[in-house]
Amino acid sequence: MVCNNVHMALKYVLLTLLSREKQTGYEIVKTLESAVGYFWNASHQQVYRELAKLSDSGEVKFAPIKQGDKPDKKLYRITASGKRSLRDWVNEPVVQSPAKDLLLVKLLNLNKNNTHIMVAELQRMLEMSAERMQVYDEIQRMHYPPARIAGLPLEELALYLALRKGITSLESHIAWLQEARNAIAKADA
Amino acid sequence: MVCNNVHMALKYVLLTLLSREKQTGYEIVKTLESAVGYFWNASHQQVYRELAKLSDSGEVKFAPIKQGDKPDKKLYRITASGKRSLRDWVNEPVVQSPAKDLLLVKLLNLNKNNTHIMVAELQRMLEMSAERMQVYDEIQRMHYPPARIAGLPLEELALYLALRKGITSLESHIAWLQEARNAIAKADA
DNA sequence: TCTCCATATGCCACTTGTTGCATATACTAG
DNA sequence: CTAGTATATGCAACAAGTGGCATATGGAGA
Repeated sequence: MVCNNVHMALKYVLLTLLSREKQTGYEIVKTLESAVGYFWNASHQQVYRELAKLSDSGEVKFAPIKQGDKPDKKLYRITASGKRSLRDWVNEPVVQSPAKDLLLVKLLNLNKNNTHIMVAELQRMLEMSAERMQVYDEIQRMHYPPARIAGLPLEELALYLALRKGITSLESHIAWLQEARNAIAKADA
Repeated sequence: MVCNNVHMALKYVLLTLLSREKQTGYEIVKTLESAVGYFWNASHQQVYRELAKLSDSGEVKFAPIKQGDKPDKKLYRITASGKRSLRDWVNEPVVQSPAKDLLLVKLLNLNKNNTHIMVAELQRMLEMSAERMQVYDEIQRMHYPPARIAGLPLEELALYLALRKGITSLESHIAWLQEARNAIAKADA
């Protein structure tokens, strides 16, 4: 089985989440949408399919939870074998997957007939980014006031650093959007 | 056929490159590795397969180039139909594909037994990033001295802004790597 | 001479990710 | 009362991306 850093990524995301807490598939989907949403995402189909595979390979197990007439929920937990896989993966060096930026591809199509479209698009993205930044700032303000940072337990420190990554990336993105918008607007004039 | 922003991305990348210049498959692979490598990448198999599909759909055409005994090269060019597809795509709003950051997933596995591994890993990435930054800086210095920027033609302006995106993202990434390394090292002590 | 690398294209098997669809229950807002 | 949303799981078809392999030539260095 192919098993580098890029492939099998979702597998290790799920093992990581389950190593922190037992969860049902649905709860994992929700976690991916909220808590770790700014650095990973996956559809519910991907999650259920991957959980089924991990269950087949014995790296996770589930306990069915009776729901009366409704179909059972499945509460997943990581097994000893799953913990070993995860630890081995963590101890390998990360291979950075190269960035893919559709916006830059689109920008390569810049010409004198579409500068106004491009500027409007950049402006729209600036506004969306500013909104998202407010959300991140709010999370930082509520969950991680400066006084808490120094004494964070390791588990939470990782979550805090992930949030910081989200914030610093977004700041940098916003600065670039402004630079690009201004440069194109100027070239158009 | 499904045709949002995320799907079919490579198709529009290839149409974009061919709209700027006729190229053979091999040349496109090389372009993806060098000129636009910091915001898109694709393996040669992906490129050849996609070119075959685009050729079937009539969005590109190729002229075989005789090579004596060797198999012919194929020089691809975009067709009117391909230009229409590309223009329509450019005029649609971009959907930002959510970031996936394996390093942050790995960081979520931070615990008291692996802090030294994590710190070493972050240090290693800092060094790699610093090297890459030197390359970007060199390109900026050689190709885009400050005096040139204001007068860049639109086609080159797009390439310049793509480079700027690469540089600002990398700066932000380096700053975060330092923050994370220091925070984890401190928590470990 | 032999091996490695660049040129130039392609097949096949597999994994990953997307989309549409399906099933069922229960609450809530209009 | 009805439509929409949330809970909770899953199948099938397809598109995108990875990895191994194959072919064939020509040049450069050990």
